Amino acid sequence: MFSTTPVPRGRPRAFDIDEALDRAVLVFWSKGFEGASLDDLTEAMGISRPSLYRAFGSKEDLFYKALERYTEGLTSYFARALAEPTSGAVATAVLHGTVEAATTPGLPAGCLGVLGALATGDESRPVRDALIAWREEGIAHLTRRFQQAVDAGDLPPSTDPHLLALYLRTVANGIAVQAASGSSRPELLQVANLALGSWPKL
Amino acid sequence: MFSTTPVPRGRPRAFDIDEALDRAVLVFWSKGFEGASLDDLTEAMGISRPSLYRAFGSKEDLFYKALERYTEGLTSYFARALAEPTSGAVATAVLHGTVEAATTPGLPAGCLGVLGALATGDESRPVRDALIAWREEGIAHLTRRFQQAVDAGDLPPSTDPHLLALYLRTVANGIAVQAASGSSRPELLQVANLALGSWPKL
DNA sequence: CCCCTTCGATACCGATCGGTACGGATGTGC
DNA sequence: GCACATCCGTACCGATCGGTATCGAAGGGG
Repeated sequence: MFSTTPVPRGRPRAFDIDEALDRAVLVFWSKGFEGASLDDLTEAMGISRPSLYRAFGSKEDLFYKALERYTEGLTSYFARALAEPTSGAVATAVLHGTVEAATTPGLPAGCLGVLGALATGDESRPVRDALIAWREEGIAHLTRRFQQAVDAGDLPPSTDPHLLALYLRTVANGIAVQAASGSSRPELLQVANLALGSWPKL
Repeated sequence: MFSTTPVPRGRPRAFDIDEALDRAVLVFWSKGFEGASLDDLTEAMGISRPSLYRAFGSKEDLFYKALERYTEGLTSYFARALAEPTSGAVATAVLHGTVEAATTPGLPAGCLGVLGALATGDESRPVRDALIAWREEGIAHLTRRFQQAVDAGDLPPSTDPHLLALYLRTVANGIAVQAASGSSRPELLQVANLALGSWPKL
């Protein structure tokens, strides 16, 4: 295993690439992939257009990298939620985390994974599909976690783990949309708790 | 009260304006406001660009008229749901209607009111805000209906009608997103029924 | 010190965006 | 049948889209 970034050659980059990526996340988050123009992006990132292309490849590549960074950063609550001891605690942590992430002051309302590219023109279809896959992956993680809960006797044997996972993801999607529509954190917390009321009890 | 369309003068329109509007609904529904180009629209509507502008004003005006037609047509289940005798029947009719409308074969998956313009650039902000208002109006209707149910003793006196309305709208939003992601009608019906499981019982 | 590589900035590319000027066609009212 | 109003289609508008050629600047390796 050799180093992946062997030796820096030539003139060093004058901006922090991760910080620029963070700024890009905010732009895509609030305007969506199609709504975010290169002028929007370069202005927010504080770099010129060619710098963006050298560092990130294309607008589409930049979006994928932004989504990756968003996943590892602002939605890391999701990975932590999966580690909760019981299925009920997992569900609660997921929905509460969703509400908090979707209504954090100073950040765009909602969720990049939902708002980024829901309905698009033909050109942006790959981005749309990538977000579908992103959400699908969350469902897959939850499904495995709830199957494990069934196996461990933490959920009734008759439980359909996939249905529970899809249910959670659906409510989370709805919370993201409502947050983007201006619903407040306390309101959405109540909604989340109401949704958790139908969680199967042993 | 005089006629609002007094007498047709000049060369008559060569296309059916409502049929053209129906086609426009489909384009906006599947591609969103920003993703739908004028070429997409004119091709689907079977009319030329100036004909579109003379008949509908602008792309933005066309969207508003398409949304209106969508509301009166494909989401008319909503108005019928409000007329159900009990709050539980209202909730069931709303969510089942949402699932069916969002997964009708031959029509785009999801809901125009959610997919049309969720995150947009600055130019399309009025459209985004109009859809927020559209969803908000649904919440307001539901809130009034559930307040009425509380007054009639159909819901516990401690019930928060607005919370129930927001909850329903949130689940409906989520269903629309999941439908647009490819979830099937049977899957989403199960999700809807699960969501109805936490409905307050007398 | 010089070379080489990568950087940043300006200025530009063709394509597409939403929107419209114009002229010929087609209908009604007089 | 003539005038007028509205339609349709072509061809076009400036602006913006995503993306890039080019060139001087800035750093490390020999």
